[in-house]
Amino acid sequence: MRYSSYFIHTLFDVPKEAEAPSHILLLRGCYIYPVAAGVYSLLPLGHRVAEKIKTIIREELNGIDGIELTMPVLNPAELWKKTKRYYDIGAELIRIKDRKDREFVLAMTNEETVTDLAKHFLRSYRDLPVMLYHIQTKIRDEARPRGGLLRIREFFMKDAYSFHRDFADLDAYYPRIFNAYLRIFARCGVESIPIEADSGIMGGSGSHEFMLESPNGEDRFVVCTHCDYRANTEKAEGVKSRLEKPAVPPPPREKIATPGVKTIADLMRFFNTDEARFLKTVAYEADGDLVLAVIRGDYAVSVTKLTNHLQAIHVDLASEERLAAKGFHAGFLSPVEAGGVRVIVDTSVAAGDVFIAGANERDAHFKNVCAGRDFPLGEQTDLAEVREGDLCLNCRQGTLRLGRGIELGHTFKLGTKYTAPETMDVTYLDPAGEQQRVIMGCYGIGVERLLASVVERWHDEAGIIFPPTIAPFQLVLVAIGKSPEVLASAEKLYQDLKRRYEVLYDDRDESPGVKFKDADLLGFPLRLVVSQKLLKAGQVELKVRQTGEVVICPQNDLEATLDQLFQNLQPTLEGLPYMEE
RNA sequence: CGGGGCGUAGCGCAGACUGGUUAGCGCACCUGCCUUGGGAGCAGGGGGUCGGAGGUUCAAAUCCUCUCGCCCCGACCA
Repeated sequence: MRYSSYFIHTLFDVPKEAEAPSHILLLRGCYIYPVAAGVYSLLPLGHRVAEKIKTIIREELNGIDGIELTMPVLNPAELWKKTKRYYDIGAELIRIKDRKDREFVLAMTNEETVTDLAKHFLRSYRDLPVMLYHIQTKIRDEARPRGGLLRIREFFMKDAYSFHRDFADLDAYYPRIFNAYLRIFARCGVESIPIEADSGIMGGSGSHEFMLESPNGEDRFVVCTHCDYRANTEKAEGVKSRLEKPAVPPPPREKIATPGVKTIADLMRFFNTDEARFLKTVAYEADGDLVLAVIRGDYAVSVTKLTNHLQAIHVDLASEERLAAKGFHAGFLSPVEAGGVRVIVDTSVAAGDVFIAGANERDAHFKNVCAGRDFPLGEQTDLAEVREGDLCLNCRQGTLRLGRGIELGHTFKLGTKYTAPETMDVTYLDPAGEQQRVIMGCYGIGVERLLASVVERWHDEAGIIFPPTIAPFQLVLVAIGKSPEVLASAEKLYQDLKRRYEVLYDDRDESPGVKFKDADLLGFPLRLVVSQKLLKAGQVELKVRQTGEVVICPQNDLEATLDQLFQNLQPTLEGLPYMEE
């Protein structure tokens, strides 16, 4: 490809809307162009990278017996009503009507359409297992798109679905997709950290997110400093410290006037003691019902954990009006005399622990509230957000380190969420002629997010540093000067090289500085330079973008040198945290 | 959804507080000359409904009201 006739218009200045490095560099490099909030065109360069990522995904999935198909974005609402997702998902799901007033949705994923296929075609145990996947546009009306390609509203997602005779078969298949994911990300040049993920209300035995650790990530996870425990903070659990037990039973609880003292910080000042001495009570509305979550003051309630425990769909902080209607007062809530409201207590609170807690009346708290005595510990579970430095529950030796990351992919043992009788009811006949339920798994990767993640991981002040596996061109050829010899030589090199490599020939009438800056910005793995001076010596120059290494080599050795340099840049697939197959 | 910020040429910005020639600068773009190892130089040139609507005024990029768009932060701890 010749630069002069291709579609590249790099920007010198940083567009002011961009903050994340990948956002800035992809805009400056003419990889993407914004169309609306969270909606982008992939320009020719970006398109090439995305296609390469898709190719890697296809190769790996085909390698584990995945079968590609294409399912539509436009889905009849009927299908989504069957699985209840039509009702359970909020505004993120775009609902539209056709000219005949029939309801449709724009698919965010394709469980409905693929399970419908399974129901229709998979009748016999002989048809199972099977894994179907596609790389298709997904539409999600995100509340807040951000970071360029990091969170967008329309994107390509590879979504894969596997169907199995039973859980054992799903369990047997799962490591294969897990390992394929590790290879996909590694081949794209990024280190992915597989972590245990929250599997939501359907429970199930397994879900993993593959994270790229990055300051621009939106997800938080913990890794143990000692063992291989790694988990999303939505799921992670640390060992909780215990309060010292009082030597003698505490005196009866005592009401203290605490006008305007509402937050734990206020209370700490008022009572001059540390936060673990307080009981924090938070009121939620779970699918319409009021519940109180009770936790020690030095921990925070995880809404995800609470939601899962309640098996609820929507859990939100209770409104002031809702509280007032029940006679509660925000800031003075308490499980003591909670008037029959459902109370869930975190495991940070143990029987006999003594706290300062709300009095369930305005401007008052209780001292000497004793867990188990002044309020029951009946419904108790882990509700706490994990904290940096908590002892690892898995090995009890290491501590948990908090990390921030970008979710590159998600694998999920779905079980029967979509095949159960109350949803799409998918069964097959086993060898004995008995009806058996089909068991599912689903697995997703966002293509654009992966692209942006690679740039987040691989860039410097000068620009992007693409791994050769997904670079839009492997090699950029730069001719310096306009002498006929140089141009003729560059032209010949271009003709030769493009037979073996993807070469961008920068044939523009620009100064060397401009060409070098653009080459660096755009991130081609190797830069090949021809100049008068080099030609006289029968040499060419190669520069490795990633290392800055410069190799002057005789023209005769060019191909061998190129092969060697590319070899060095190949990502390794050794030593990844593979799951035993 | 809540909070903050920003909308003036493709990109980055000035002009606005204190209304008043023909709305300006850098980069990019076009033409010519010149130059070629890290965003060169000279000369000439094209490009703007000042986000939109309404209002105040003799006069609005500038003041007022409404609205649309984009970006960032937050989305819970009583």
